[in-house]
Amino acid sequence: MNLSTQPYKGARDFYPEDKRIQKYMFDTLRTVAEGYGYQEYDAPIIEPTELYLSKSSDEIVSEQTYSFTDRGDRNVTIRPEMTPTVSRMVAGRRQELAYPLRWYSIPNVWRYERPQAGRLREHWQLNMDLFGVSGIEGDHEMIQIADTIFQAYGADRDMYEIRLNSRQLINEILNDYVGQSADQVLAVIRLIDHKAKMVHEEFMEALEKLIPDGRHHDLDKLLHLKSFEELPDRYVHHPSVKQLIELKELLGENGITNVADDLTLMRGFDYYTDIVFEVFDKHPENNRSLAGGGRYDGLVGLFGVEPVPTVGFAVGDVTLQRFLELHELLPELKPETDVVIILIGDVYKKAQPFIASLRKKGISVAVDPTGRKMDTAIKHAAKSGVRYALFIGEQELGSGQYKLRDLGTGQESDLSQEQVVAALKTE
RNA sequence: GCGGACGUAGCUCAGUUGGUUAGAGCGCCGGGUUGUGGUCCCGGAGGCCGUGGGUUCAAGACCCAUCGUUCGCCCCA
Repeated sequence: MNLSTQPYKGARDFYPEDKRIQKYMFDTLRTVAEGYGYQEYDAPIIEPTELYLSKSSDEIVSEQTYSFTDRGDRNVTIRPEMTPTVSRMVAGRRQELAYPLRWYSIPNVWRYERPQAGRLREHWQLNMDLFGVSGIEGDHEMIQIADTIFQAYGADRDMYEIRLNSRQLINEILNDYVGQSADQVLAVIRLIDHKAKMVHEEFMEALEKLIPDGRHHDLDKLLHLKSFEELPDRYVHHPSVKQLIELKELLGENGITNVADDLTLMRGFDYYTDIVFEVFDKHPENNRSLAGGGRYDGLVGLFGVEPVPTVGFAVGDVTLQRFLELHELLPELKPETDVVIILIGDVYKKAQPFIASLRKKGISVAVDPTGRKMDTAIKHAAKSGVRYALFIGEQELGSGQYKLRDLGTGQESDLSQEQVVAALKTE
């Protein structure tokens, strides 16, 4: 049996051409995050298991984590998400941090699930969190940032949609319809969460079982409303509805009008306390959420410190890359290397000063020291994706005139050392 | 964890109702003479047909198991 060369199930190897894409995506994320005044942090990939208990989502913790006992008999878990970690960190310095606190990170997280299109076991996600802003301005900033990210990649707003809802609003509605039983409410939430994936009749049947007196038709009608403004009087004055309406006005000021009110938007994590949102890809082949988040005012307080109002969201790299590919937004990315030196004859030693001088000027230079046939050397240089090849032989070292070849076009020019530097620097 | 599809050369795949030495294209290596690739021509290497068992005179083809890939469900980025 040969050793397998495949990466672990649901995880990816990043060969240089893949890593280039990741770097491009992350660079853009960092630029946007820092443009809004966010500072980067990081943390260990392993946390004590109890950090996740009764915080994120029961199913994730019980069935979708990589959990094990370490050699010191501690129960630990590879992080399935970053929010509990960042809350832990903020709580740890609750008194000494300056608020509003703006932090971001691009961690990898692991979930033990069956891989599928746009969904793997290991993925990276940008996590943006704003601590210490309780007003709608916080929610507004989050969504504005999410929108800026997609704009930064060159996306049009008709490629994606921002969906809004409020946990408090939906809880209020469900309490009216379902009653106070938390289990019942949870069951209905789950059902609503899956509404889009069900046949309508099937949904109504299931809903009828959970809601007495035929009121399931009324509830279904409510859920179908196109905008929060159309809600019945008893809900339209709910504080969260007022906030949602204000939020949409603020987003309108930013030109963000691809916003959809969606009472069926639930989101899986239990810690959300009010407004939640999701960025959804409208491309039919990537019918998934690209980013998601919301307000979670209770998490930091769980660590025994004074609570901090918090909003946050995450963008996943797998689904983001799929978005960029499907909408043809990924630029052609080349290796960082500027030039490959092809040595002609036994000049490795003599060429050293010139090669060193190129590097000193900030040019990225790879030398082919194999002494193989020139055409083979050229072929490999071209295959590596580097744009230029520079030939150095006795002739060149003698005359001080070098041939620089553009491996894309095949064009070659005779240049002095200074001209070589100038040509490579402009790239 | 549940369901569907698929595992033949590095890659994409073809292999007739089971029948002898398993094929193509691309890629790779070498050559078409001495310091120039991507075109063309010639040659070559490379497969225990995912793995294990079973049926059969005979299995890459059929059956079972297992592992892997993939799509969907659950959950979520």
